Amino acid sequence: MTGMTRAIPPATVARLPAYRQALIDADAAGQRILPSAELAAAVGGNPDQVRKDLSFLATRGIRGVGYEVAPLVDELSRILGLTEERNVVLVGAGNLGRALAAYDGFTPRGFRLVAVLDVDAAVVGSEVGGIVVTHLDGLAEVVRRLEVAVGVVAVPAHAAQGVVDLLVAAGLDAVLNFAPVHVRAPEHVAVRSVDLSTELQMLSFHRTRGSLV
Amino acid sequence: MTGMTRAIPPATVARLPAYRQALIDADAAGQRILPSAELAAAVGGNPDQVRKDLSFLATRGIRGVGYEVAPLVDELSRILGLTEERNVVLVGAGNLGRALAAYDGFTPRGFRLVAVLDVDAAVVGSEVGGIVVTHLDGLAEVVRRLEVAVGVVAVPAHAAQGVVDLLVAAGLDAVLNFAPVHVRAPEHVAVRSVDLSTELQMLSFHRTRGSLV
DNA sequence: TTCTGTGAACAGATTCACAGCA
DNA sequence: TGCTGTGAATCTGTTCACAGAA
Repeated sequence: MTGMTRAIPPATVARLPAYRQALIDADAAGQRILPSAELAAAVGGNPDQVRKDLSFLATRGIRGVGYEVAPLVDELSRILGLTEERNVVLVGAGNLGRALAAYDGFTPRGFRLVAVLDVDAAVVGSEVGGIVVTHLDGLAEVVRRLEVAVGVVAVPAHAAQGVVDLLVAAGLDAVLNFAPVHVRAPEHVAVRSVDLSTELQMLSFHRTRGSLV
Repeated sequence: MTGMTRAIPPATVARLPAYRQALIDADAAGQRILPSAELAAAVGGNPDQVRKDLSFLATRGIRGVGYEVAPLVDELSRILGLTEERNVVLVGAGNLGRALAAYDGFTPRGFRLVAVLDVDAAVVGSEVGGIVVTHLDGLAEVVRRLEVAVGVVAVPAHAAQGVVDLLVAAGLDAVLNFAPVHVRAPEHVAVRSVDLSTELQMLSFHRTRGSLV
């Protein structure tokens, strides 16, 4: 029963993972039905927005009651491509890369780190997060053999574009970039960047507001 | 010469760190003047948007030529509160916390990690990134003594809200949260969240687009 | 009665188009 | 002539308001 869904706006997509997690938490707490107000409270939004967002999905709520948790989680999982594990390859085994590999923030929700690559002979061969670091030269082969879906870039800024180019050449169409530079990629490749420094600077801006010397 | 600046829209603020970095890079490459088209290329935006964004600042470009790099970097630094070092405290010395401490993504641009705290007796006393981990109990004192400006939360999801409450109680008004949950804070406190899992799920969504089974 | 679903109103962000200065 | 600066137009996202099902 896959109802017709309108195209989902980006702003809504960005909130779907949070809804899904909140619903999973509610389910674990024994809640089988959740009204939009409670879902909103869990993710820090407002009920109007939750209902508008969910109106883009096929699953309908029950008027006067709320949303059935289980089917909604199912649909969100399907939409977000989490019905089966997705393999992730990490390039860069420096401080940040090793951290990401050790951090189990990938694992819990459908993503599995299957390879870590680097160019530095000093780290190739070492183990990190239970995975032996291999040389970047083997990227294309690794991506093909392990059916990798997402590439994570944790190399210095000056090396990031080159790595993205390699990932794209290897056939990947989803890249998560932690290097603090803008990286270019073809139209069909989805790139998201996470930059700690930018986040800190936005927080820092908050303090100066209204008191620009 | 602090010209009057209109209130800067959030969407613009989010791009200012990237402009600043691109300008610093250009300066290092010997560029003293940069037209909006080049700045746009560097950050992956378009020239119209760059000009609109910069129109909220006091620094004006030179028609027919471009923007003078040095004064623009200065103004951006001032607006983003980067004219002096800002001290950062990190709570959580698990995998992610240790990673963030070791990673020198803080340091390069005006932020200095000055303390790492945790509640786990197993890690308190150990050293990470050149800093000895102390017990969370000492938070308020550390924040006061070291004049901390920003708190970074790298604890498990279930502990995140409690830590944020402690940071707020200690007087901080800027929090960067890496735990994959929404955290509440009073109006005057700026909170930004970075969630790896959400980023991966948004990338994963990209693949399913158009082919919702 | 309660809470969903959604058009309508509103607000914010981006893009366009062009006037104006170096 | 080239590029900035900025209103106007457009597009996107959020909030409002209320009709309608359980």
